Amino acid sequence: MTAQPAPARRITRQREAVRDALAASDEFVSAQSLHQSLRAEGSSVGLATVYRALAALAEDGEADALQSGGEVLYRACTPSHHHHLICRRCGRTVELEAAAVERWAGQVAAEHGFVEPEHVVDIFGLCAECAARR
Amino acid sequence: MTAQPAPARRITRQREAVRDALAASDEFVSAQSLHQSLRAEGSSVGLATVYRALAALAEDGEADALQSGGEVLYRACTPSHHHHLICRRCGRTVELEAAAVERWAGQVAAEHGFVEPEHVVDIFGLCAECAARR
DNA sequence: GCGGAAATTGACAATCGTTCTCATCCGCGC
DNA sequence: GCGCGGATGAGAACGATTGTCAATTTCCGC
Ligand SMILES: [Zn+2]
Ligand SMILES: [Zn+2]
Ligand SMILES: [Zn+2]
Ligand SMILES: [Zn+2]
Repeated sequence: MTAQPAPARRITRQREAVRDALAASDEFVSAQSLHQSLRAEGSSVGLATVYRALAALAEDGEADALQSGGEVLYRACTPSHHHHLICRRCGRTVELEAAAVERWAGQVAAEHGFVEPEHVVDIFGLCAECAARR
Repeated sequence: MTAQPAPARRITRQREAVRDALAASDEFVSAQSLHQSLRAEGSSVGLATVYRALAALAEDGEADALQSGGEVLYRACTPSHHHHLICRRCGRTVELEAAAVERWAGQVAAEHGFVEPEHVVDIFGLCAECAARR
């Protein structure tokens, strides 16, 4: 097995700023918008750094990532595996656990001889509030 | 309601070429690669046109689209609603039907007061053949 | 078969999100 | 405090996708 030389992650003002900004938002946000939020409140962090920090957080399991509308969105999430129910209007997000779906995914993959299965399961809709405001 | 003037779709050599090229492939392909395939076999079609044709096919339900690795992939698919099991190495694809998952998605959305639910459900893995070739 | 309105095409420019480059900076173990 | 190697940031580079617009083609009615 290729024993990764362990990247060795450091603690820096920028990374902390990104982590905090992400934690402060309850919705999925893009690297771009998060970068602007940081700017807005004086915390100066380079755009490239925001991208790197978010990628690192996602890699470390501290954030979930999903692509929607051509861009990648991030959200600080529960460490355990789960899925999302997202309001396509306001971004409100509900974390979902569904053992049945996990089982189904693994089983279907196995039935067709596929190994190392991963899956993408997300539900988009309009939350009650946004639906009422129509 | 803004009564869409109904776009009125026309039949052209280019659109047919794209439709055929897509049908000829059993895997998910990108607009770019499909454009090159067409070029390779003499059928000259502009890149922008390939993008437009694929978008139209997807809109008309004649093709399924999914984003993976920063690009959008298309595949000629069964008209009825279904999901996919995809080999992340060779692209081999299996169409999946899962009434249980459909039910789960709708139910979960309703439980949280979400309306007009849509969902993304895809499973990626390594097909038996690609797994053996490791 | 013709004429003409409307849809379509294609070469190219323009966007857009994201990644790369590289000189400088700085966290951290000693 | 010293030094190594990861981290940062400004801007260039990139690759996918979309917009522009004049020229072309389809299709409908006559
Ligand atoms: Zn909402
Ligand atoms: Zn899952
Ligand atoms: Zn395969
Ligand atoms: Zn479904």
